Amino acid sequence: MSLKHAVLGLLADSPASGYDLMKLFNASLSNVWPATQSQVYGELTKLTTAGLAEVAAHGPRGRKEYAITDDGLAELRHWLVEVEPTGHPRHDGLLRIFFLGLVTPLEAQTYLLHQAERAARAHAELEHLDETAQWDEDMISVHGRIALEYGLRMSAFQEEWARWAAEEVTGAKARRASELARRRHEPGRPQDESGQERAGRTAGD
Amino acid sequence: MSLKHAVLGLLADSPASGYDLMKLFNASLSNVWPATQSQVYGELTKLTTAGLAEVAAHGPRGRKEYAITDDGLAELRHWLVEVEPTGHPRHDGLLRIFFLGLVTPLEAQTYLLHQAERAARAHAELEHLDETAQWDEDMISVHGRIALEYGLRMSAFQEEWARWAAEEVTGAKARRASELARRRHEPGRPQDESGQERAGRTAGD
DNA sequence: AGCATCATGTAATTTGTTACATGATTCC
DNA sequence: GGAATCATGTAACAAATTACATGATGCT
Repeated sequence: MSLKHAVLGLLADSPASGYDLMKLFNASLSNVWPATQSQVYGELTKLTTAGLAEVAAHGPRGRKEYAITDDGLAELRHWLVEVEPTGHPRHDGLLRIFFLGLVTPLEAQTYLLHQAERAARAHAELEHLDETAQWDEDMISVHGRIALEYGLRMSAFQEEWARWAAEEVTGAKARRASELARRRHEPGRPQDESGQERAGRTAGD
Repeated sequence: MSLKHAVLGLLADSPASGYDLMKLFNASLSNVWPATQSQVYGELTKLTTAGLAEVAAHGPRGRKEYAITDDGLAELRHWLVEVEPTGHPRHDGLLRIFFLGLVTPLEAQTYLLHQAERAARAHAELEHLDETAQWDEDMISVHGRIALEYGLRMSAFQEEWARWAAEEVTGAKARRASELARRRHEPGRPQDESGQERAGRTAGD
């Protein structure tokens, strides 16, 4: 449903051809709303039929430059602040977590640490993007920077969580707790030994 | 592609009918991988044809109880740790951010604070779930708890970010900075010292 | 007898992915 | 003249959503 709004949003910034839009999608929206060429061209036709966009000019090689109409702008503004964003989209990374009991704790840990590194790499890339991009004053730059901050915080949070989860699945946390208890000559909590994962939370913090 | 693995994962935990699976989807996976009834029944047929699941027993009212096969388990384990999770899925909430310049700063701020409250509510609900759910020792409980921790951290982060963004779009941060500068009888720098909102959208409005 | 629940399916539509197909213009 | 780039489309397929359709069984 929102490819429509992505296209309208880009057209609101400035008129563009399908070809231009593809470049914009790849340059600024690829992390947030990827789109393929065939989708974009199809959507432009639909928007035109619906009266939300129009062909404002014809150029060389059959170029059609589209512009947003008043109706299109109204629809976009409506969607922007009045339509509730969809909640949590499908998340196959998190789906895997539910089933991690099917592999060995070591494999699970390896997987999670790998994901932590992935998040760290993503974070570094975003930082690089933040430093190198020209943040000028047009709408998409100003607000794109806010979206980028989301990405930065998100990847940092994901890395932290994945490292925490890696400890959880191996029971490392629980083991550290009982290790500590042993050194102090205090009895470790008996449940912890068998059901480490369960106790992890209680013991650690 | 991962509905398949969601179904296999649930079957790996215990044999179930399509009807049972729907309950499991709604109870434990709804936040992570929602599925509709027609999807589940269709998928079960496909999995059976592919030899990844089988009808292990027939019950009353035409009930077919499915079980995962060895091939299914192998496929699931493979997917679990060897297939890279898809990166960032489409995110219409974030897409909106790019276009927030099309509404007034006040509307943008209202929207963002509304989203912050939504995240806070989601967080509270997850906390409630955490407290009330029985976290027993079966795989899905143990690892479901880890997934829930993701949700808790995620919603906290989203709330913080939305509040931060709400300040950004109104230029409140920049205003506070120049206010501060004025009180100190120092000339207010037109740009904020963090450099985050770069000109344009700063104190002006 | 009647109602809630258990139980399975199909059909129509929308959205997204991948691949194919073609042609015009500019620049060197 | 040839290559890069500009430019637009279609077709086949996969996945997800919504709505419809039907019937069996257990319980009170």
